[in-house]
Order: sequence, then structure tokens, then C-alpha cells
Amino acid sequence: MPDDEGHPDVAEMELGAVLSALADPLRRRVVRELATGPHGAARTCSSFALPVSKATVTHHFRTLREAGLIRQVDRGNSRMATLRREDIERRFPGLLALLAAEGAQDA
Amino acid sequence: MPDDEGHPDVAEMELGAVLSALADPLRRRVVRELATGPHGAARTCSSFALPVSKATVTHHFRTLREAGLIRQVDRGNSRMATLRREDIERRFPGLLALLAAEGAQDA
DNA sequence: CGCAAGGTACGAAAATGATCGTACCTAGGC
DNA sequence: GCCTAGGTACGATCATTTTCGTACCTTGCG
Repeated sequence: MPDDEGHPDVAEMELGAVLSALADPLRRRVVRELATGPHGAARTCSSFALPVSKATVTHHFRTLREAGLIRQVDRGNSRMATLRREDIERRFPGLLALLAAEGAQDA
Repeated sequence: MPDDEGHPDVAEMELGAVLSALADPLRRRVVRELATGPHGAARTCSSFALPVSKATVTHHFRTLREAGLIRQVDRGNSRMATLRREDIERRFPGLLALLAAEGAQDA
């Protein structure tokens, strides 16, 4: 039941932190790709090809992790990120659907 | 049919602007009070007793209005604010329930 | 071993956002 | 007409956030 290294528990996820995290378009893009992708998929930070430097990518993923939206697990060389889908749905039902819908009309 | 003075149309409401607006605790409090209060209620800006100056209150209400969350109508002396409940629900279903749930456990 | 790939830590610079004071405007009440 | 109450506009300040460069660490591979 632990906060392994900065992952808040389901009950400790705060709406303010979640909304602040999702206010950034880059972070919203990461969550949307995870949400619309295969269930339980684990991807590396770099696989999202964000148009910013490595240091900035680290910053954004930390924000997402500390808000409770993603889980990051060391896997040897790199660090895999997964969406905490069930946790988010339990705490903030419908939120992921809102994010998934963004940009669904075009593209 | 109009954008009367800075009220975006339903189709023009952007998720980014809405999430940014709701990232601030003061603005979230305004929307939550309107959402949990009587349907269609119109309140003045000052009736929320926000712990900030008049100028800052104006700033927050403009942010909410430009995001499409509230509608502001001049009524003689003051300016009444109403929640755009149906519009929000149509565009971002479930969002208001998320806000209303915040702080419902305590207080 | 040596080295590149993938990330993090640490500042620091730049942009954004929140806050305020003051001045100003408009409608109601006296 | 005058004054107050409720808001807005403008400009400035302060805090937060985004961004970066650089240095550093670790893992896997040749």
C-alpha cells in the first residue's frame, strides 16, 4: 500500500493537483495518448517525442506522477510509464473520457 | 446566438482553458458553490467573499467567463454571474460532478 | 572496459499567472 | 446633485511554472 517513491495513494489524489497537471497541453497529450492507447500499456518517456529537452520531459513526468495520473517503474535501462486508469476512474470518474475526447473530432 | 462580450459559444469552449481556469482553488470554489447551489442561481461577484482584492476578483471572474464556465450579465448596479450548467454538461459531461464532489467528504 | 542511450538533479533564465493599488466608470439611494 | 457600492482598466510586483544547459548516474551493448 505504499507510496513507492512519489506515487500518491488513490485517496490522496487531489483534484487541484490533477487539474493543474492536466492544464498543460504537453502533459495532457501524454495522458491522452495513454488513455486512448491499449489498456495497461507501458511506454518510455522518450517514446512520446515531446518537443522539449530531456530535462523538461523529466519535469512533466514528475508532475504527472506526483498528481497520481501515471505510475513510473524502473525497467532496467529506462523507466516505463503507465496510466493509473482504474485509480483515476475510481477517484475522478469520467475524467479520462473528457481527455480522450479532446482532439477526437479532427486528426 | 452571440458571444455577448467575451462569452465563448459551446462549440468554442476549449478543454485547456477550462482546466486552467479550474486549476485555481479560488475559481474552483466559485464554480463549486454555483454547482452545488440552486439551479440557475445568479450571484454577484462580491457575494462569494473571496479573500482577495476587488481587482483580483475581477480577474478570476474574467478567466471563468472566457473559459465559458460562467455567464455574466449586467443587472443595473452590479453584475450577476450564473453557471453555464447545460453548456458545460453538453461539452464536458461529468465535469461539474467532479467539482461538486470536491470537499463533500469534510465540511 | 569503454561508451552511448535514457533519465535525473541542480541551478538559472524566461514566461506565465496571481495579486494589488489606484484611478475610473456606472447605477441607485439620499 | 452628491455620494456610495459594485466592477472594470491599467500598470506594477511578486510567485510560480516552464524551459534549458550542464553535469551526473545507471544500464545494456560492443
